[in-house]
Amino acid sequence: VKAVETRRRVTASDVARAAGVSKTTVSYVLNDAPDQSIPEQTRTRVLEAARRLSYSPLSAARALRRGHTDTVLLVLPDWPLSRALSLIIESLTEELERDGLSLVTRKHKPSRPLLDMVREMAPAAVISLSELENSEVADIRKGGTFVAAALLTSPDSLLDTVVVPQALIGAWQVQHLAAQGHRQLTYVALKDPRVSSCRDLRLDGARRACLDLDLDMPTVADIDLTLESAATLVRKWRRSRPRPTGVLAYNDEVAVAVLAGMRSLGLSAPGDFAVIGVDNEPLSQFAVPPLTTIDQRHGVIARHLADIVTYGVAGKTPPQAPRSEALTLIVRESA
Amino acid sequence: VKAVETRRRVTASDVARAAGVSKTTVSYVLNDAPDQSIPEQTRTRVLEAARRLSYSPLSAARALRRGHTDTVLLVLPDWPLSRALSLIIESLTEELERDGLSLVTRKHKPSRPLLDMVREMAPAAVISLSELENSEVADIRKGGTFVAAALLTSPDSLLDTVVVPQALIGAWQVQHLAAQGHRQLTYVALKDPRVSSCRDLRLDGARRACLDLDLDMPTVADIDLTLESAATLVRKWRRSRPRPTGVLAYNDEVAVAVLAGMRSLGLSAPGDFAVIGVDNEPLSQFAVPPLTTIDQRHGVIARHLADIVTYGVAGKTPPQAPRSEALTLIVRESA
DNA sequence: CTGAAAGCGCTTACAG
DNA sequence: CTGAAAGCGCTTACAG
Repeated sequence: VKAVETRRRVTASDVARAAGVSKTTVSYVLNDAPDQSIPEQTRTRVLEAARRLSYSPLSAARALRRGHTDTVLLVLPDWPLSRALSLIIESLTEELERDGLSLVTRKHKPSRPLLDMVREMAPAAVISLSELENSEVADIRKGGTFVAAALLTSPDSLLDTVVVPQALIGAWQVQHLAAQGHRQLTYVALKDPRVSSCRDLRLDGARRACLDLDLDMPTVADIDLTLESAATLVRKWRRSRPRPTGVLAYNDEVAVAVLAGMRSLGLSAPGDFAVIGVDNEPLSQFAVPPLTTIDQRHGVIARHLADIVTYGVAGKTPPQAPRSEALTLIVRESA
Repeated sequence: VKAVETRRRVTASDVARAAGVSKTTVSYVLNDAPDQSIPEQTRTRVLEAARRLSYSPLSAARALRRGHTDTVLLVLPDWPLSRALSLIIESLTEELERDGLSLVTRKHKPSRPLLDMVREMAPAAVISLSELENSEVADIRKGGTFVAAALLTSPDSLLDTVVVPQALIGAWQVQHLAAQGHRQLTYVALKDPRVSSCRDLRLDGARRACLDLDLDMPTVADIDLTLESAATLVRKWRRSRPRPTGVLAYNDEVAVAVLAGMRSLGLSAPGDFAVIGVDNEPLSQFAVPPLTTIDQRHGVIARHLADIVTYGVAGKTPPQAPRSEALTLIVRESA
């Protein structure tokens, strides 16, 4: 067995020695220190030496000195991530990397207080998709860490940065169905209690849109993701008076389950009931009939979330949320 | 505007003072230092003081001292993540957290050498889903960092830890179709060149299974994720001699596109062509007909990946990969 | 069993 | 314009 020989790290001192300057100067050059005028020649010498030695500053050391890391902690609710959220996280990771920040995700569990995690990790910022107690937010801020909330925030929260206007999703769904002439709508969500807060925001937006458009309030029902559950609900709609003609689905999964339930009863969209989903799952285009849905543009959302963080960390006010730009209506055949 | 007052951190010194011992003892107690016998009373005093002060050790300081962080760097190929991979990452994050490790993901881009990232971050381990040069692996190991590869590794790699046997997926697909009496098979993948290495591994497994079962080699075709592209291929199958009766789809998206293509030509599964997918996407159960597919059990896979890391970091040999346990055949109607 | 001290690799006031 | 020095908060060999 050959022992693995580990080489000593290249440090700023090595670069300094190679460039014939002090560590101080190396740091100034490498960090583009403002208020510091370095002659071009010195700067070049340092950069050249750093390149030659393949120097990478150790982030742990920098963090210890600065008091915080270059990490952004994303706190997630403790349930399986929707596809849409996975995509947002994926994009956000890339956007933050572009800003020199690393994303770390954690599910919010009662067993591990958020504040402890923050103290241990010393992140540059915290973004929470989970409800946070105002006192929790205050404690984190007291430690000097920037905190933002996203996607699902309650109105009385200390935080004012909602990124994806969930209510807008519900409103868009209603507007599209209304434009197709539907005046009796029904909302279908999942029985899963873990998505209820998100459901409530979307439903709220739908209700307000109905009010604006002078439609009756939508009826509401929750289903499981099974053919039987969906078929049972569809059967109920057929008997109800007034009979709904437009179906607002919580997401594409629900929408496709409803389409399957309709099919099992010999019904089809949009003739019997028009159905609109949310998420634009890849498979939705192949649903029978192809699903009309609302796409959450994860690139736009992630970029905005990254902006909130970078501005927030710098103590500046983040740019206004791009509201409708975050959504796209995808019209196919189901509505 | 009220200025935000930031409180000084609670450090090990504070705990030491409160407990009436030295920092050394605090560290010994909190880290359960082996070879160190601390009387129960001292231990209790320290633990109590730490709890009372809500002390959380700063990971940056610990990392600087130890020479590496508690971070695991997961290197991803630079293309959109499949749903299956997102789920694996989600589970892996939780499994590693249980072991006191933090997962950070990075897409492998030529612009940023992996070695630089490793030097800067000083992770406890690197897991790569991207092809790594042997020299790159050697350089990283020279720095004392444990490296493992997963999912897609080439046979001549320095790394020997393949976690999800992609070839097995292809083999299972063939075995299921063969058991249904299909003897002429065809493989359908995506035109997208970014998935070709994964495709090749699965296809390879399918071919070997055909050999074992004494079937003809499957024909191979790539499609785009559009109805037209799928329909064109289905039309071609109808004319070809020998005519395939079983379709091995690269994943559920391809499978559902094929089903849609068939439907557009008045054909249906499994009567005209039996179709089997991979991934068990949530919407696959509502495909027409419901899709038979292979589920990659992300929990099992993630746990094994986490084991590889924890054993590897400790310098021990990781347990054998749970091969077939990582897969489940989901039989529905399409095959 | 316990503690004083060194040192991990940075950044940044401060002095020149 | 540049550098010597302090110090961020830990862990751990070493001495008692």
